[in-house]
Amino acid sequence: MSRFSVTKPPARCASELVSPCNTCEVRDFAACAPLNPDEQRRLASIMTSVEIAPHQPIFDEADPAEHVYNVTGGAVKIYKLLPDGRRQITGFLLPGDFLGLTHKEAYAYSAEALGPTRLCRFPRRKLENLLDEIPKLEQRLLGMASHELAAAQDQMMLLGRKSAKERVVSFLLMMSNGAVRRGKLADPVTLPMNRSDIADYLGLTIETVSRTFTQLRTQKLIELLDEKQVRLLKPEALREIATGF
Amino acid sequence: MSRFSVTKPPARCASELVSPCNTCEVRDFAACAPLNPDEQRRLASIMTSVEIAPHQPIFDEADPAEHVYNVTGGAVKIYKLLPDGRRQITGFLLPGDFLGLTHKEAYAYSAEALGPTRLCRFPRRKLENLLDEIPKLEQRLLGMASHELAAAQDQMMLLGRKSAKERVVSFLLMMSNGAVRRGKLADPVTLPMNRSDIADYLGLTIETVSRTFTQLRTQKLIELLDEKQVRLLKPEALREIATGF
DNA sequence: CGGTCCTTTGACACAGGTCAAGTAATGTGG
DNA sequence: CCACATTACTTGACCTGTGTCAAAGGACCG
Repeated sequence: MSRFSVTKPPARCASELVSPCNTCEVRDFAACAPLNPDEQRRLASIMTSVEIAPHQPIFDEADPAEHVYNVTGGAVKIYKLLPDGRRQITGFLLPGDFLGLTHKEAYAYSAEALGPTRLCRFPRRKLENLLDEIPKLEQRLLGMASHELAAAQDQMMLLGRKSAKERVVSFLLMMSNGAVRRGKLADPVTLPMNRSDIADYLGLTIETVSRTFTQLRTQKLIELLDEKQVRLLKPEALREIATGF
Repeated sequence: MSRFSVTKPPARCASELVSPCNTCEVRDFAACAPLNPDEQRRLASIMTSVEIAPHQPIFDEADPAEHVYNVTGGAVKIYKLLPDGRRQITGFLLPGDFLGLTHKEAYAYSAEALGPTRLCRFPRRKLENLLDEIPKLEQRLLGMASHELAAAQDQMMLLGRKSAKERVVSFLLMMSNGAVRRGKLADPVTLPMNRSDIADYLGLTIETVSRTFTQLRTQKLIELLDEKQVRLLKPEALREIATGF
């Protein structure tokens, strides 16, 4: 049985590859070469829109990497597991982000929908063929990959050298910046994931994440509208904490 | 004054871009399309060979990103700093590896030679022009970037979820695997970096790294031939420790 | 309205950090 | 060739930030 419902032809499958959204930083690079109508058509002809229910897996680490996806709605978490169950979430993906890009035969990580999620799905082989024909696509993917690489290095700094408080604050600012890049408000940050996901993303435990939220609230640095909505009361102070001043 | 000595035309500047070495995993992908003689010539015409003395900086985070480099000899560390001096080394680069790839105006990290090092240097603008003309180059870079991204995710798992012992063992195996990929012996692992660099790579302190080496030696899992040469006595047991069994 | 899941809070433990001292290897000037 | 820095590494004693374990709300739901 299939994990998710498929609609084809795509209703409004606005893949990042077809038309980069100009509010996102990544796209500033990609903007160098938007696709012409014919290229758009060819790309659209191989893609499928996919709807995924909350908490459903999209693929698992070590599954054969047959598709590449582009998030077009909702949110996705990607993570790796150790044999004993320890988990590290390596990224939260929002509309515009890609997943499943690899040059191995298998995926390097597992992916799961956080809430109701919409994806554009590309058969990998067909996409690779198209890459040969439309070099601009490759440019765009390289731009995205190099952007992700920079983000990964920031995350290594966070995981290797920052305190719990610095991690949580960095995370909140990261989510806030992400919202802004997607044309939303910076201030009441919406967290589509639960504490356990935040903990596994920051290399902490749920208890430490919870205690740190409480501590930040007590210090009047943030306000918890509810569990998933955070108001950033002193952005400047928060920025200093996050960067380790 | 220049930080490093330059020789041009390149004596034997065997850039990975020109001819991928077939012993390296990354190249398995890149092997899809080797450059033809004309393409090789054009690429060679923009590259310069550079020699760097031990512990000399190659570039600093936030410097304008004017060049892209390919390590051809020696070893390089790349790292990020927090304002208070905390450091996270995000990678050790060996022959075949790239550094300086970015789509921002500035480098995202600092780079420094570990020992005597040789690099191929490409002016970024010229390389970007060449990318438009030779799509195969872009393919190769994308392959490398996606390989690095997978490695970055492994490192996040290590930094976020592994114990000190697991980190050190993972590191030793990583260095051993790297040696094998470059056609060297798996067993006496050579560590071109000092304890402080290892600590900053693993998100630990020098003391913890040192104690962990001692502990592994006491348990007869490794033997320290000298400070920089480690013999892996029980590869199987070490592999289990690294993967968290 | 009882059950389940998520979050918060408290008490305590411990892995790894900090501080300090000792040792070994290497270089340097006399 | 030897005093003597200097630097890198190791080891010990102690401390602390974060993890562990346990319990108590709350929110949601059948």
